Amino acid sequence: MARRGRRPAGQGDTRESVLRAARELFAEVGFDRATIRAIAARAEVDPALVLHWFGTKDDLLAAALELPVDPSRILAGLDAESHLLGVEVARRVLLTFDASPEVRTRMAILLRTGLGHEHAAEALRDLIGRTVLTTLSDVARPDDRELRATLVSSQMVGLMLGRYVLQVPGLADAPVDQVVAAVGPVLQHYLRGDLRLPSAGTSRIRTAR
Amino acid sequence: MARRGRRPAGQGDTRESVLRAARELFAEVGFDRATIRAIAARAEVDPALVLHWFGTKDDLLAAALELPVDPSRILAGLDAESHLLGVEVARRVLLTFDASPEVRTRMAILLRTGLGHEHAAEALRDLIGRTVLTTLSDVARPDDRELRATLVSSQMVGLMLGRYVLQVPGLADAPVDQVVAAVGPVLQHYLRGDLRLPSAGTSRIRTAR
DNA sequence: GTCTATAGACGGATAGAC
DNA sequence: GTCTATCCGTCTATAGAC
Repeated sequence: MARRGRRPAGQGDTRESVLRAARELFAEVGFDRATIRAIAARAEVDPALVLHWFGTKDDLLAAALELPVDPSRILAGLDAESHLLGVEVARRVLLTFDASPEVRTRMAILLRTGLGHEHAAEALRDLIGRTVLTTLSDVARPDDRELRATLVSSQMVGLMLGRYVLQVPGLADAPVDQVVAAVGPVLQHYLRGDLRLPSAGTSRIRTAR
Repeated sequence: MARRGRRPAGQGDTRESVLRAARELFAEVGFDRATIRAIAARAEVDPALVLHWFGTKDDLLAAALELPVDPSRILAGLDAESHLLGVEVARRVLLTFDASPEVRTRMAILLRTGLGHEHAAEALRDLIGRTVLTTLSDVARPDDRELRATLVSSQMVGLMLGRYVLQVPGLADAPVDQVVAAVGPVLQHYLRGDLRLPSAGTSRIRTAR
């Protein structure tokens, strides 16, 4: 039988389409405004089925929050001694996000719901804190390791927010290479540089020998 | 002391307490979850009075969104040529936030509601984009001025988010001097540095001559 | 000015037919 | 597995008594 708008019985991929629709709406409007009815409508299924499969709306959010990529995979095999370490980190992260709408959506969910829903705030705090700390502790300088990792996170999250979620002009439309070139030395500073304030002398980033 | 530009309706005392309660709740739980009933309860007034004075909930948000400080005032009189320009910007902003719970609350409102409510998203985009661009255009290098300003914004917003809203361990509890010392050179780089990627050579921040 | 009462809409969740 | 019907709670907002 030809399928029309509705899904034939016995199809197994209905659950996936609900999950996809939920992720889109959570990313677009946040948790509260993404109603189960709206999610069902976008997935073209009956509203009752959403809860039938996922239990509660909170459970649905938990399922939608799973990261599509493992941060430690993105940042694997870095050379801690390279003076281009920061550039490499910036390059990998930005290329990952620029290349994948799926990754951007998941990040948007994290930011949008993590600031309005305590259930997801923990996941966001984890990403900024523990997760990145873990993945970067191999390459960060041993002193002030926690501060270094959270500074890197703060810069990258701020960048995601402006470039991908809010889409601020000037940041969202800049070529990825330009952003990498600007942010890379900053991450290098946070990861390996001297974080103490110079009492006198210059305090600028050297980008060329 | 309690001077205000004008006085809409209602007794000044009670209206102010409603506005204060609204700001606290918007900052804590975002727009949707900050119900008028809850705001009224915190202000210890009748729920009906909230709408009686502010019209609609959206109007209440608009009133709560007003910035407590003028960004251009914080950043007035900077020396564009100083090699400590970035440090000075970081210092002023961080001291302003660290010193005033009121400022932190207002920023939290902006972040929490700006990501879930399109009405406030514009204000947030403005802050990251136009406002900061305006206040920093006097001291930023003329080339790539828009990118430079938005990079500064992205770093500072990411910092606010981690330090004041999410309160990520390691970033929220670091002494303000340490954060200023770490972030200052980064802002210097964004404002005045060479944003091009070095093909070869070092790319680190010099913090001492 | 202040509060009671309630309208009117919408949300999550459930029971049960098919 | 899928869908209809609906309960029940909560929300914003309004009307009107005191």
